[in-house]
Amino acid sequence: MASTTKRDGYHHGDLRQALLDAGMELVTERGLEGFTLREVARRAGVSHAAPYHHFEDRDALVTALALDAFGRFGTAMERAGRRARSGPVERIRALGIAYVRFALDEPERFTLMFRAELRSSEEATPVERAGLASYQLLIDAVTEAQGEGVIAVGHGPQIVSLMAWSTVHGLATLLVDGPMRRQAGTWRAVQPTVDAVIDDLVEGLRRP
Amino acid sequence: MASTTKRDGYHHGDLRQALLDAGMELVTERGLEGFTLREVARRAGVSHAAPYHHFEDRDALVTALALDAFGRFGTAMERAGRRARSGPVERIRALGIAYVRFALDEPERFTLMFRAELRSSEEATPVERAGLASYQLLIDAVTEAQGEGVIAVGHGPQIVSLMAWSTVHGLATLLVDGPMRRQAGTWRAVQPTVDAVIDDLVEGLRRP
DNA sequence: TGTACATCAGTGAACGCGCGTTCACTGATGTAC
DNA sequence: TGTACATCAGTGAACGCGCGTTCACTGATGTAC
Repeated sequence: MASTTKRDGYHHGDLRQALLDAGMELVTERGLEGFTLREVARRAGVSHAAPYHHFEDRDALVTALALDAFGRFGTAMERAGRRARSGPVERIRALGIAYVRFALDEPERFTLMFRAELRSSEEATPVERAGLASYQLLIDAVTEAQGEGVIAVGHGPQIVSLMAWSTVHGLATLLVDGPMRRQAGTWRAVQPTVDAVIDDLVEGLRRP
Repeated sequence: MASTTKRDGYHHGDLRQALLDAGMELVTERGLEGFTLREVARRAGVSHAAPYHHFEDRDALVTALALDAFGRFGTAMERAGRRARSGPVERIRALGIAYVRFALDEPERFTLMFRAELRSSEEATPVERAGLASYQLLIDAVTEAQGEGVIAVGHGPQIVSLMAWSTVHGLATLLVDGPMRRQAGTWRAVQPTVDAVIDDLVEGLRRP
């Protein structure tokens, strides 16, 4: 049965997916502050107690949403990395652009991914591990580029990767969530700016 | 009368400041989600209705906290800019380090500054204007450096400034709020890393 | 220096609200025979 | 093919809770004379 069919009677069909959809919509509109289980249920057209048959509690639903977001993000990054065929430096560029693009295309998912509330302070959660997996793609590209001698090796791959990650993460954050929010809007509107910034980043890394 | 003296009777002395202190403490511990006016009043040792004599409502207190944070941030940035005496490139470096340092020294204030909830989507709020004033320091330094020909001029000062801002903002965000949170901790612990990343940034900008 | 009085800055009871969660229930579905 | 029954996935009432905000109040303070 398709995930978004209307309910056909007493039973819903695929309430779990409907709750995830409604939850994402609610996070988009109101942020995590305005996220309530009852409102999610309302939007899914179901009583407020029904979600408990699919998620243990409110936190479990939020965590499921974050994991879903990381899944999509990881897919986007892998695809970008695979498409770049002209060497590790271009792969770094492609990963950076894909990072910012994902943030602009799916601002609510991007924001959700980095909410500190989703991570315990003690140990790495599944949500956290999902994020670090994508980072490894960048580290690999940097390591390869330094091995080939095409980017500076003044600092090790850890530092250079962190610097590149900082730049794209900062750019994405400023555009989506931060002070540039109003100027930003869609990916199409800011693509030239993003290209230029990442160009500066990549040129700065390149060995003279 | 000092701002933090214990109350001497029926009247508090400086409840407004005490509420700001308690509010900051509460934001630190629980984030903006867990921020309630009643808890702030409780921590200030005052009835839950008392804050209404000093702040119109909950939002007004949160906004006051954000403005206070931006004030301290702006002061730190100006001081860093003034201290750097060996030309615009070193000023860029100093501003970057001060940016990340502020975030690590005052993580709760830093986080608060960039919460989207504090900004209307329509017009620039006072909170927003406070943030952009500090950005101008960076743009000035980049413009001056490009004028002297000591950093690349491939892209205009807007792009180069945005790139530099993105890097320091991203680094600060990742260290304070993001996936590197657990490794980070205090400024002392990460200073070498921050220095190295900003060094890579500045060297990348430098004209070959 | 005293006194009357306005004003300021607190108090505590009360309001309505929506929340997360629990519970006994019931209708729909699937399976064994 | 029909029937009994277990199980699944909903419902709706109810719980206790803390919230933001309002209100009439009152104690403390400052000022005019």
